Amino acid sequence: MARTAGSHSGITGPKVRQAALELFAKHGYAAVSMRQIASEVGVQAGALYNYTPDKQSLLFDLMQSHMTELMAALPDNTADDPLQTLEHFVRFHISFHHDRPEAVFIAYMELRNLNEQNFAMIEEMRRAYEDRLQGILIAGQANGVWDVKDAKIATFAVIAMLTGVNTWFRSAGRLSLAEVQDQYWEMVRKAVGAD
Amino acid sequence: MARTAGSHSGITGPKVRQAALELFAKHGYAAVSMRQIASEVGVQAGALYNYTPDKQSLLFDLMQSHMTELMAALPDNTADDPLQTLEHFVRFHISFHHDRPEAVFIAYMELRNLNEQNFAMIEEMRRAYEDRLQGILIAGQANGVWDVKDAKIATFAVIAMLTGVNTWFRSAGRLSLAEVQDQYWEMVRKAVGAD
DNA sequence: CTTGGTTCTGAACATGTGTTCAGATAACAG
DNA sequence: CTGTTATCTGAACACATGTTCAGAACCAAG
Repeated sequence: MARTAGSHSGITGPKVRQAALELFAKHGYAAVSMRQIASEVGVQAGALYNYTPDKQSLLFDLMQSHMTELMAALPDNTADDPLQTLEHFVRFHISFHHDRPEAVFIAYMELRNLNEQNFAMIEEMRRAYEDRLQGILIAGQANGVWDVKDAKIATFAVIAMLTGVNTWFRSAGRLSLAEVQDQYWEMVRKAVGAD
Repeated sequence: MARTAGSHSGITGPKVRQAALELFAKHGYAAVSMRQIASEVGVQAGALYNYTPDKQSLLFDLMQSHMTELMAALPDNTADDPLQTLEHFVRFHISFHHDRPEAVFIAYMELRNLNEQNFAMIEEMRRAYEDRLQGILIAGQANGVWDVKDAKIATFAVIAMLTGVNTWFRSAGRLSLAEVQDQYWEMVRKAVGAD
């Protein structure tokens, strides 16, 4: 029968994804060749095509996995207190993105390298994520917990602000991640006008 | 003597920069070839080398021009009222970036395609810009106009928030740029804790 | 018209690109 | 051991890459 236990695909497959993740994040999708990825894995370029139909799919898979994980990890907006729900969102966003800087970087920088179909799918997932925050902001507005003039704008503003943490925060720096979370939460809370 | 009036360089030169700006912004530096730029200009690839020593310099020149313009256009922090100075900064940042989306996009996305030297120079200019905002935040803190726990974090947060406008704002949309400026200013003012 | 400088073409160079595939290699099942 | 299948190599394909450069084309000055 078929060979199963000695198969390398369970090892090489993830290695390919990991190498692509790191190289795409560091140099950009267009600047990375299949041969560079293969070299990082320790294999010839042709072998990569056992794990991806083409380079474009490799990029798309990385992005899709990231967005799927993001949605799965995002807690439901079940807390009855909007203020607490918003706080959870802020802290979640910061820590989730902090844990996977390469995937975040790729998801934001390589959108233009997706073909039309793939772009639409990723964009849809991003919209769904933003909608979750927007829903929180609308709920708190309805309950009079805070005062946001335009939920859509506030959504963009908060997400941009939070995602920006990844561009400068380093664990070895002056502040701990918890301190950063505290300060961003304070700024968001004030920005939406919650006491 | 030399030919002067009939020279094309005064026309072709800017066209090269403009074509590079648009193409780099749309597809990314690594994904754009010198032949594509030349084709956009209406010239053969070899002719580009009358206007740039190489592709890398073309990218660097675009970024450097952008950052120089940014610093030159930024008003001095001369107003004695920190609140008003901050408001000017917020409105300035939004409108300046709105006017040149391609250059902004390139300045943020193509940093990793600069060589070490060029990267250091652009990074230095970016730091100088951020320092201006940080100076405002520190001044207002000293005067008791607002309450920011950490000026550096607040600087990053505000800049990320403001720059984010470019990712979603369209002139043809629901809101005017002035309305967007108003709302962002309100959010920033609240976020720093100014009444 | 001749002269001299500017600007551009068109071809060439060496190397790199994504992708395919026949055949080698390895590892397990019986 | 043999047979079967998964995995990988190494070469090849057709084409794209940044850059160089001899010579053509052009245009103004004298």
